[in-house]
Amino acid sequence: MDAMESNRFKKMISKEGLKSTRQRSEILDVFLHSAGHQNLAEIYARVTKVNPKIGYTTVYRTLKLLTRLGLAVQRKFADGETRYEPNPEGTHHDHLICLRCGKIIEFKEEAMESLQNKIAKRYGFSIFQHRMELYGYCGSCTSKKDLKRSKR
Amino acid sequence: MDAMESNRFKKMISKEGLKSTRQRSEILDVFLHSAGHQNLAEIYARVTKVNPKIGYTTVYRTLKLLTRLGLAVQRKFADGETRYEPNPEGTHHDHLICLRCGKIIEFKEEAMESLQNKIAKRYGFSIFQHRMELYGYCGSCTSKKDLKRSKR
DNA sequence: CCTTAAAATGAAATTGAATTTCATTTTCAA
DNA sequence: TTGAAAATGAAATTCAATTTCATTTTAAGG
Ligand SMILES: [Mn+2]
Ligand SMILES: [Mn+2]
Ligand SMILES: [Zn+2]
Ligand SMILES: [Zn+2]
Repeated sequence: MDAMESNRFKKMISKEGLKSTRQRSEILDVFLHSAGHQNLAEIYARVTKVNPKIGYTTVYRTLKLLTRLGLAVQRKFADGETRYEPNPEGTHHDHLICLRCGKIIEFKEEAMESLQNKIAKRYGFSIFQHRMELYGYCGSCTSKKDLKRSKR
Repeated sequence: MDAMESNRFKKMISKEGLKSTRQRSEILDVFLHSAGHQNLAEIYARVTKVNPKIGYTTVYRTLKLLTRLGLAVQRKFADGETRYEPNPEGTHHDHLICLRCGKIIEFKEEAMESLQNKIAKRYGFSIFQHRMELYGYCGSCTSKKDLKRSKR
């Protein structure tokens, strides 16, 4: 699942007249092998373990580049942090986010997408993208919350 | 529609041991009479016309207070700007946002809400809030875009 | 294998919105 | 009227995001 993305990257790179560098491939490699939804500091920390010489600025610029090329998606959930996640071609998903433990669950619901299109049509909009995030407590945090209350 | 909110504010204020001040009521008044989705600088500019002595910090703190009390909602759409809008009790709506002219349309779709609950239930989540924003071109921007293309 | 122009890198500086600090003023309950 | 708590406003601080700039690296052409 990595080779495919690396090829995608190489193609985009040459198409745009950019250059292949050791830093870029190291950053891409780390990024693709990490769990999604990480912020720059976290990605930088992981990159640094592979190559301590890489600058924070380069990681910043590379993630921005990956986002522009469609290989990464930038997410800003309600906590205001900027996170990144890999974006395999032709995929899309939305998120369920636990406000207690931070757990993030990804889901894909076709009915949701078609309902969105229906709404957009009603108002004459042509939709290119959307944001759909559900915030609450995950299953285990819901039980814990109940426990706390029952103690009173 | 203002008197109701002003009363709500006064009740909350006394309930929390806070104090009524001229600044707060002026800011609330301006806020409730403006179109929604304004950023702090815009709200501050309007407040300043009513009372040029009010400080930016006080406007900042008051909007934060209104948000905490549930009289305002803070919104951060994809452009990253922080905006505020009045939040009449017991209401809720989602947004359609034009990426060309910035137009914002509000909508309320019961089917969307129940679908969200269905998804949450599937994953064992208890949902308190959500974010649902649709981005694209509004009707008139879609036509303009078509015009541009047809000229080529 | 050279040359060299364009692109990339990394440390440091800058930016700007959000937030905090602190001296002063205002509110309001007693 | 008085005093403690809260609010105000100007200025300072914070901090992630972004830019600057001197230096290094890439890659295409010769
Ligand atoms: Mn995700
Ligand atoms: Mn709205
Ligand atoms: Zn949880
Ligand atoms: Zn438009």
